[in-house]
Amino acid sequence: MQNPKIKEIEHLFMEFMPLYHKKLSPIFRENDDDEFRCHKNQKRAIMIIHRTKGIILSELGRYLDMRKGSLTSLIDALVENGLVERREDVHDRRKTLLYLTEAGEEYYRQMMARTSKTYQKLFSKLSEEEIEECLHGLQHVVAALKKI
Amino acid sequence: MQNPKIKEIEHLFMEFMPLYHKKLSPIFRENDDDEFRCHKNQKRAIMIIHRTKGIILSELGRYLDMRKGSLTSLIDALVENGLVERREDVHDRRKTLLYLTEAGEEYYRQMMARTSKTYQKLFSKLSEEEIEECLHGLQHVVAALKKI
DNA sequence: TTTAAATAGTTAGAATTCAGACAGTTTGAG
DNA sequence: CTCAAACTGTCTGAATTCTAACTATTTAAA
Repeated sequence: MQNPKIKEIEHLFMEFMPLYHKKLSPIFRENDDDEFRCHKNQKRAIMIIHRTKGIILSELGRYLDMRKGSLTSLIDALVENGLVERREDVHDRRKTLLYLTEAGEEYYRQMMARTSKTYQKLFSKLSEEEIEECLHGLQHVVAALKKI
Repeated sequence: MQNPKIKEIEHLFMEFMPLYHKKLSPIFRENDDDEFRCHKNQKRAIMIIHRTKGIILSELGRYLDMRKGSLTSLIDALVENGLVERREDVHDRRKTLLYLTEAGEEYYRQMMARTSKTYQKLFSKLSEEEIEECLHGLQHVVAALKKI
């Protein structure tokens, strides 16, 4: 009934997540020269809205692992700061589509420039072969998560 | 100056995290037959304390991506419920070591039984080969995160 | 030895996120 | 068509987390 390989995957995720938080999450905390003083979850939201333009609030909540009620105020603040805009969905009047404004896209670019620097610095500790393995490993994991 | 492979890794992590939250994080929200009504972060803390017995508050905060100030009250609640205990570090009087009590270990086992079920169900959608690739992929990613 | 810097944990008040209820809209079965 | 179920976003008061300051302890350099 139990697939031992899946059990191993489960264990690896349990090991992976704390490591991710320790090594990579702090990147979103950095607040130097952040004129808008966005906090961690606002930055994560901006990342996702950039990638999936026109996303609705509920789906954004699933990607962030946050409740939609929390996102109303989070997005309100980003709209007030002029980084995000809401548009009505013509085909489904329940929905509100989220987009980055031009200022939001500019903020995204600056944020990415900083995170890229940190990634480069961190992963340069690995050999070229280890980088390769991590890269292909991630590709397989992402492919798996997309299917389940 | 920039390693393009590392840039790809960065992109994959940006793609990976939302997927993880959407597909796997909800497991920690399930609160059926949870006599202690632990919320998501309390469960995550219990997972980590089980794996790294004797961990200190600050390190736990790094693994959870939470501030130590938040953890004081989070752990207080778990101690009051009899799931966690604090012990003094004999060699460093600043430190407090965290352990699961016997009740905490039992709670951990019950929680794991439920999460395992969900993992089995989700990943059974994949072929045996895809499971294998995800497993080895994760191993490489974890190895990389440990080194950086 | 002395002292400055780093680290551990707590606290208080502010900010964020939560749960649960609500109204409006869409979907789909009968 | 009709109506129940599902889904979207908002609201409110409660709970959780955060920021920043503080004390105590350890480390390491002078």
